Amino acid sequence: MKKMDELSESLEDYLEVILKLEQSKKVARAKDIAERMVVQRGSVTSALKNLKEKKLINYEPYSFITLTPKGKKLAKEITHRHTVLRDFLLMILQLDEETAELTACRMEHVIDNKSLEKLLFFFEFIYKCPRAGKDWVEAFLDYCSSGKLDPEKCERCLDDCRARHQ
Amino acid sequence: MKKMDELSESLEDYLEVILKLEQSKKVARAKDIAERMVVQRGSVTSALKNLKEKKLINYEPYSFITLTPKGKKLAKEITHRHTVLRDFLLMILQLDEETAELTACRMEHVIDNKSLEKLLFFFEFIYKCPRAGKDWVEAFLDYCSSGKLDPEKCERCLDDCRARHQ
DNA sequence: CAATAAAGTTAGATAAGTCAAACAATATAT
DNA sequence: ATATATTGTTTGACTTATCTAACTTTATTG
Repeated sequence: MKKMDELSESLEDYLEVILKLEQSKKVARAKDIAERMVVQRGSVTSALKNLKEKKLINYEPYSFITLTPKGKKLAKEITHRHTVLRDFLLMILQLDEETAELTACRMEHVIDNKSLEKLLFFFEFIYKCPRAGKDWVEAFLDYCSSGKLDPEKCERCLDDCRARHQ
Repeated sequence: MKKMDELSESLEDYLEVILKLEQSKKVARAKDIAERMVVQRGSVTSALKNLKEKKLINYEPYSFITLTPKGKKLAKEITHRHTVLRDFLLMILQLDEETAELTACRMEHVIDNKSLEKLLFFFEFIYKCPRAGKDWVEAFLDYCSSGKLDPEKCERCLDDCRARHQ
């Protein structure tokens, strides 16, 4: 059975934006949604009708917009996917803020739960495992710029690591 | 200036499939494309016209289909994105084959070059860095099942690691 | 080599999401 | 409280990608 409650990428974006606006201004207004989504106001109206039909938002023409419990749950899930992805891109791969943000924005719609869970575990693991950790992440950045490992540096790095965890 | 040569996800998929068919059968036939894309034959014809217009394939009605140099280059880039993503999901995050494959299929259309490069570097780094390596990747799997690190195991792991690199 | 099957094409319909522009409702500001 | 500006809605058009079904071309085969 195919999941009837699957949202399009576009609707996922709308939900996410509505959650953000709710959090920063209590309610979301169509104009602000349009601005953040970079679409025309008319497109927002269509999307709102659609989301209302799916029972994800409370909405009547000319009214303010709030998320239903179901909508809020979904919006938070999407935001969570976004956050995990952005954090990984930013803090592990050490991409610049803008790239991390934009890439997370696109990936959040296509990553599945299994992969997301593993990615989150991996993120945690890197910061908890004594063989990895902050300095290891820094060493990766080094590798990125030079494209190779310096055996001597590696020796020192290993010793430091061992020493730190005695 | 917006890039005119940006392909839709759908057309990227067609290109990828055509490359695969070319490699396994010299030329691609519309019927095989339809099968692999899981679309009707009529949809393939539209896509082929579109790709021909963009000078990515050699195609005349009722003829076989081959990639132009430009098309082949693009198809290989897409395949490369796919491969890097799948390898990371499979070998680092250690997802099952099917999930890795399907997730890579979706992500390949949204990852940008910067992120891809970093991900590839990261993959390399993990296998080259003495503090990471195969056993470290295995340790991650361990962490995934238990959700935490065992300090004693960590001690041994660290010692083994140091010993191995003397 | 004619009949049939298979593969490819066309045409018309549908769906999602957008835009522009006309229009309607609501706010604001004197 | 009324003119004006702002915000929200409607409408019709457009784009991309798909489907179905009728049709045409090419291949197969007896």
